[in-house]
Amino acid sequence: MLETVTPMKTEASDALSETAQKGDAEKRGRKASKEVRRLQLIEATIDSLAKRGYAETTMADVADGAGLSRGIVNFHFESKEKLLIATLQHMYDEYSAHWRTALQKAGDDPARQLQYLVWADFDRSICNKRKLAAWLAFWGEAKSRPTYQALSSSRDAYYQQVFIDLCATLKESGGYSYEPQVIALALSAMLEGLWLRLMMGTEDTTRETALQAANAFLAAAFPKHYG
Amino acid sequence: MLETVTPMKTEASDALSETAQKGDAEKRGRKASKEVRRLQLIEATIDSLAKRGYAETTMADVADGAGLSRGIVNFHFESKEKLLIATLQHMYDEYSAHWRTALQKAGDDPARQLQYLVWADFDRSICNKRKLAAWLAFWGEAKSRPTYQALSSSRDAYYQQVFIDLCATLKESGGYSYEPQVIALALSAMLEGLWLRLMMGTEDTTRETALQAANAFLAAAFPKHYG
DNA sequence: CACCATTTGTTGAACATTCATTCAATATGG
DNA sequence: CCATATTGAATGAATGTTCAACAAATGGTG
Repeated sequence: MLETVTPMKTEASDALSETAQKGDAEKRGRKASKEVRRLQLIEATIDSLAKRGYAETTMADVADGAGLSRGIVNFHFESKEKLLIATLQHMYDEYSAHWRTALQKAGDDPARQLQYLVWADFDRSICNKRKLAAWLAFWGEAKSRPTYQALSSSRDAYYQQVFIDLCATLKESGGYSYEPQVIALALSAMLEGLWLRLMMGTEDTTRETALQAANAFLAAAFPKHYG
Repeated sequence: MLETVTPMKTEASDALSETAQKGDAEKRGRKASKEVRRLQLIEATIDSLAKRGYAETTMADVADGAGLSRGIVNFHFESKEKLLIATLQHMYDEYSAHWRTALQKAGDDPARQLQYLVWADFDRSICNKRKLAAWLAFWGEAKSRPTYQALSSSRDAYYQQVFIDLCATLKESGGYSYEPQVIALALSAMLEGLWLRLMMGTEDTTRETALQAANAFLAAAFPKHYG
């Protein structure tokens, strides 16, 4: 049921596998390329955000999580704020690339494209406890931090426009009566709301039930296409 | 279009109007009843959460916002954590009372009850920038703080059950084909997702457009009742 | 009513802790 | 040997909490 839309792996998990991890204490102090270290620290930041939340995430915790020393983060990122921005940017890029790939794989049929976009949202590589928790941590701080705002809603204006265009196309071919913008807003809001439930760890919501709910919406809104 | 379902006012805003505010510097040092002070400090906490976010909310900022001295919060709440829990509890109680009142005012017709619940979610007294921002601030920390978890999803298990029951009733009378739990999850997730959009301050989403989207969902899912 | 004692509320400075940042010393790889 | 990466202790700023002193209300008593 939950087919993987794209086999994308996070580059960082690859990077981690060739560098120091908790077990390899003897590798501490080894030099690694700048990009590898940065990814390693970004992954450790996501870990910390997921485990402790935004407010409790400290530089020391990130460094410990990466198995490196205290001063290292400032060397690679200058400041805590820049580390967090880089982390957010990393997650944004990953999400962005993921749905674009999914859209491409769907081919030319608009109904299929919309279905693939919905599936992409619940793909394991994107939609897992660790990353959802990190997203939520950023969302909580986004409104009061101008720097975060542009990046913090993973679904940006362009993504929204794609949804609107797809809804408009389906409306024509199916003879539905609603405004494309309105139904697109309802749909994308529901996807975010389902994410929110998954993040909060409410018992009654799992990736499977969330996907069911999303499909129920599609069937209700576009009965000719998903009936 | 946006009719006020309930004329409820926050007790705290009443309380504030009879106690010291920024202008009345001469009233500083005056004693006030315990309950009034607590509400005053809780309101100042919501202000701070909305303005600065969770991580940047400090005891000093709360005290300044209330026009009182630094040590006062510990006197009334013992610790910062207890102040935040009391604030969350206050918001939870307010939300809870609000939707229950709305449900009561709807009368016996299930379609009307569901419509009133949806309206209640976008009522100004609940759904305004200040309070939404405070909710989001708590959500961001909820997963990593067990104490927050029970209170942080304003829509609790009972609320969800009411939705499911209403969907089940509508299904029978309208001859729809989906599972009530699934469509109820889709609906409540969409409401939360719309809140999220409003919180984030995305330009294309206002209280009016959010309500339109919610109504579009109702019309799509229950055409016999809201067509 | 006036007076004083007691309780209760409030203040702001002092304290202890946590944490981001800096940097001189050291290690590593080329 | 040089450039670069890494370490970890030192530093200073921010902040939650404590508390002794003070002020205001309360209530009892003559």
